[in-house]
Amino acid sequence: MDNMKGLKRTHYCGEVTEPSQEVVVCGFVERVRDKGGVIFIVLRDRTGVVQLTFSDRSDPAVFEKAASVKSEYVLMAKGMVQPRESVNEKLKTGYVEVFVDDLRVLSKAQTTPFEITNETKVNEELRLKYRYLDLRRAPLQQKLIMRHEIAKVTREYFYENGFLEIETPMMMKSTPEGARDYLIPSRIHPGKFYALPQSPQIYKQLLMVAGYDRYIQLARCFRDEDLRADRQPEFTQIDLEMSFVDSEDIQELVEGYIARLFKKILDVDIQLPLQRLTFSDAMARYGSDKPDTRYGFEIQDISETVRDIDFVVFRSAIESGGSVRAINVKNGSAVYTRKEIDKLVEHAKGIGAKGLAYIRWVDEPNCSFKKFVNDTELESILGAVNAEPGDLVLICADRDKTVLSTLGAIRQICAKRLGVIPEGQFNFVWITEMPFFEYDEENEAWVAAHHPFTMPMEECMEYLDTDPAKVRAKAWDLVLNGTELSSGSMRITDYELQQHMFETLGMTDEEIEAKFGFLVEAYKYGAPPHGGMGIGLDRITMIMTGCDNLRDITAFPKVQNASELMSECPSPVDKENLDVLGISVIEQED
RNA sequence: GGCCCGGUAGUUCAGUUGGUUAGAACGCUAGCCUGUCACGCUAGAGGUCGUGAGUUCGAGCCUCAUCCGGGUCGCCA
Repeated sequence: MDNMKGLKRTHYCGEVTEPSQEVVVCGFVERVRDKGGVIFIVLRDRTGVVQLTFSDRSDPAVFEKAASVKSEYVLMAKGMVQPRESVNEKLKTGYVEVFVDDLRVLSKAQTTPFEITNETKVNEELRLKYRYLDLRRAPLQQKLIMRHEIAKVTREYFYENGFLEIETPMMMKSTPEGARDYLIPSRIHPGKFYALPQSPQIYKQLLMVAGYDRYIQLARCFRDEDLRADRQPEFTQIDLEMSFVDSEDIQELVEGYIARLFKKILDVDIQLPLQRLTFSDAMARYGSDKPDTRYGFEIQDISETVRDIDFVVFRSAIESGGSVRAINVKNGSAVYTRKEIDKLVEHAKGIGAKGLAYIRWVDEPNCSFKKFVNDTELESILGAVNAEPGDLVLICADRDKTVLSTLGAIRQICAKRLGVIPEGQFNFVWITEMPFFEYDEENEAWVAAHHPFTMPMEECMEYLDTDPAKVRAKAWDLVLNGTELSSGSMRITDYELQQHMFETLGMTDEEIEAKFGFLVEAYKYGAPPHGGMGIGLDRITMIMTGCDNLRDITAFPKVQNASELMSECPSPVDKENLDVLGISVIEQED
C-alpha cells in the first residue's frame, strides 16, 4: 500500500477538463478497462469521474501497478491531462484523460456486495446494510449535496432577516403529551429521565420571553412513533419563532423564504402570495387537511340534489345528520372497469365507509343504484357534478367526517391511477383557521388539536367553554403537493388564559405545575406576543429532489421498525450498565 | 396491533402440474488483447431456494408457523 507523500490533490475528478496541465486527482475506482497494452481506469469522487490512462510503453512499474487495480480501490494519481483519441460526449470530462506517471494505491477494496453504479436495482435492505457503499453512488451524493444547499439558503435567508441561531437542549424534560418521547436515563439520577425533544417548542417560547425576538434553529427532533415513507423517528425541523408579529407576518416571511429557496435551488418561480384555504374549505373540497391541489376531482355536496330520491342509503345518511357527496373522476370510466371499481369500493370500506355508489358513463350513464332513481333524478346528479360522457362519478353517503375522509382518499387513488398528477409542479397552500379541539371518540372528550400553548382566534373565545367544536385556532399548516411541510401558530402569552386552556383540557393544577410550571411562571414576568413555525427540512428536501421517501435524503436512515440496518441499533445493554442507571428490563412477552 | 406486497448464486431475475444434476445476465477469479468508455474474447468458481415444522415415494413450488424488508391504517398534542 502506498502513501500520499509528496502529492497533494490539485483537482476534483469532475473538474479535470483542460488539457496540457499536470494534475493530482484522487478517488475511488469506478471501473477498470484493461486492453492489454493500455489500461483505462475510471476514477470517481463526489464531483464526477475522470479517465486515467496507462500504457506499457511508458513506465513499466506504474503500468504494472495499474494492472493490479480493482474496483473501489482508493487511488491518488499524478499525470498530464491530454485530449482523448476518441471522446466520450456523455461525460463532462469526456474530452480529456489523465496520462498517469505517479500512481498511489492508498487502499485496496474487497469485492463489494453490490455494484456501485448510478442506476441500481439492488434491494434497498442490502444497500442500507452497506449504507456507506450506497452513499458512494452519485444519485445519493447529489441528494445530500442538495440538502446541504437547502440548509445553506435557509440559514442565509433567515440570517438576512435578523434571525439569531440559538441551540436549545437535546436533553430536556419529558412532557408526556402527544407523541411518545425517547427517554434518556442518567447515572446521577437513577429512576429519573430526560427526554429527547419532539420539538424545541417550549424553549423557543422561553427565548421570546427572554427577548431574543427572532430565533431560528435547524433543530433535530425525535418522536417514538411508527414510521412512514415521509416519517422518520429522527428528523430536522427549520424551527423559528418571532415576537411582536401576528400570523400573517410570519406567513409572509416564510413565503419569501419559500420563493427564495425554490428560485435558488431549482430555478423555479413560486407565485406569491401562496394560495390560502381555511381548514373547513380544505376538508369540504378535498377531504383532507393536506390537499394536493395539482389536480381536480374536488368533492361536491349533492345532498340537496338527492334529497328526494327514494334510496335508503342516501336517505338515512341525510336524515341522521350526515351528507351525500361525490367526486367526478374526469375521463375515469375507461380506466375503471366494474372490477376496478369493486376494488375501490373495497378500499373505501377498509377506511370506514359503508360503500360507494357510482355512475360509470361509457355509452350510457350506468348507475349502481339505478333501481332507485328515475332518469330525471340521474340527470340532475350528473348535472350537479358537471359529468360528461367518459366520466366516473363516485358517491359516498354517511356522517360528514366519514364521507369527506373517504372521498379524500379515493380522490388521491384515482388521480394516481389515471396519471393526472403533473410532474415538476409545486402547489403550495396555506391551511388556516385550524380547529382548536379534536373530539377523541375513544375517551369521549375534547382534546387539544395542537400543543396547549396555541392561541384561539379572538372571535372564538366566547365558545371556549360552551361549544368546543366552534373554536378555531390561530394555527396554520403549509402544504406542498399533498404533503404537510410545516405548521405554525400564535402562542398564548396571557397567564390567565393559559391557565384557563389547561383547565379546559382537563388538566389539574398539580399536572399543570408538574409539566409546565416553569413555562407558566415565565409568562408572569412579561411576555411579548409571539408565534412561530416548524418547517420540515427533510420533507422539503424530499420533494425538491423528487424522492418519494425520506431514506433517500437521509445519510443514515432508520427502517420501518425504527432500527438502523447498518449499525443494528438499538441494541441491548449489559446488566452492569443498566444497574448503574437503576434500570431493570422486563422480559417482553410475545 | 390490522391489512397488502416481497425474500432462489455476490447482485438482478427465470424456474412448467410437486419429479433426474436449480438456470441466465451482470459481478467475481484466471488468461488473451494498444484506444476502451455498459470494452471485447476464452475458461472457471460460485446455491442451507429467509428460517423451522408439516403433507408427500419425492417440496424452490403445497400447508402452517416464524424472521427480515417495503407500503398503508391505527398512531404522529
